[in-house]
Amino acid sequence: MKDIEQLNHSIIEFYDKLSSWEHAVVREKNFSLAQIHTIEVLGSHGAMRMKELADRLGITTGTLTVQIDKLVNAGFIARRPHESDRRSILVDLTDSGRHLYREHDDLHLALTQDITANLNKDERRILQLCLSKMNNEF
Amino acid sequence: MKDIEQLNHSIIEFYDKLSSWEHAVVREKNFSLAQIHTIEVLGSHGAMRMKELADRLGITTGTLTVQIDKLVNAGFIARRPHESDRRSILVDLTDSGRHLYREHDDLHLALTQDITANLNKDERRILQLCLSKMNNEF
DNA sequence: AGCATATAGTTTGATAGTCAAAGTAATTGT
DNA sequence: ACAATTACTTTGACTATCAAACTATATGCT
Repeated sequence: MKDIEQLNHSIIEFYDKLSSWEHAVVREKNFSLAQIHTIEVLGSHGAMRMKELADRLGITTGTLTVQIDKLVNAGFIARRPHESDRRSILVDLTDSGRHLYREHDDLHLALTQDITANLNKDERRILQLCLSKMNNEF
Repeated sequence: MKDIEQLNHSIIEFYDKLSSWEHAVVREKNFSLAQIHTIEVLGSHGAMRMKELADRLGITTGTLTVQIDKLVNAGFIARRPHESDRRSILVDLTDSGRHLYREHDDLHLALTQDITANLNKDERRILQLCLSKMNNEF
């Protein structure tokens, strides 16, 4: 098999395994993937408009409105008016939402520590470099 | 920021970007993520029982039954009896399903080529090594 | 052998996620 | 000033999903 094909399938396998892990973690806590993903985006980026959030999540604003309603009811997210554009609404994490974000991010960190435990310093450095380069190419 | 945290967030970003890419590719062809994922698993692994496939996909067999019904109707998958266990059913790709699998896999390959274009030979080698090691640790 | 238990798959009923399209309100551009 | 655009919400239809009940087969125990 060509190197590039092997790399391709390793990437797909890595993606699948991450996906299964996330799925299991999320279901165990009785959240949905969509909900946690929303929390993750807001937690890492900060408050943003509905439209921007919908674009980042890859869903329509119609779908997002419903999702945000639920997360607002659950106390994780708050809506507030946009300062300069009265059509827009900013959504942001509440304290409770931020707590949930940190909790979830810690799980990710623990996973990252586990799966990179067998990499030496150089390998870890190059891996970081490769990921940065690849993330820039999307 | 600690190295491990940076690595963690780069992995999450990579995962998110792959996820968006897959989502866009799949919707463009009017399939669902679930359907293509099923095709991918069968394509890379070969025929398997419903239970095993459901486990790999992270869904219940009830959900899978419905999915497979649709894919059988669409001509991508065929059911056949298990040789030694009459409770079991083997699902496998048809020729049309294999064609779809290769087509999708080629898209993945093209993406992999794109995002690794800026990596030199050594970086690519170490990336492959890291992915293999990480995939083994899940 | 015979029966209880476990396993594989399907069906059903309920719920959540999704989109497209229509509707409301505010902004922008000419 | 007003037409076109943009941001968000609502609505209706559809799909994915699970849990639980159900059928058929296999396995294990006495």
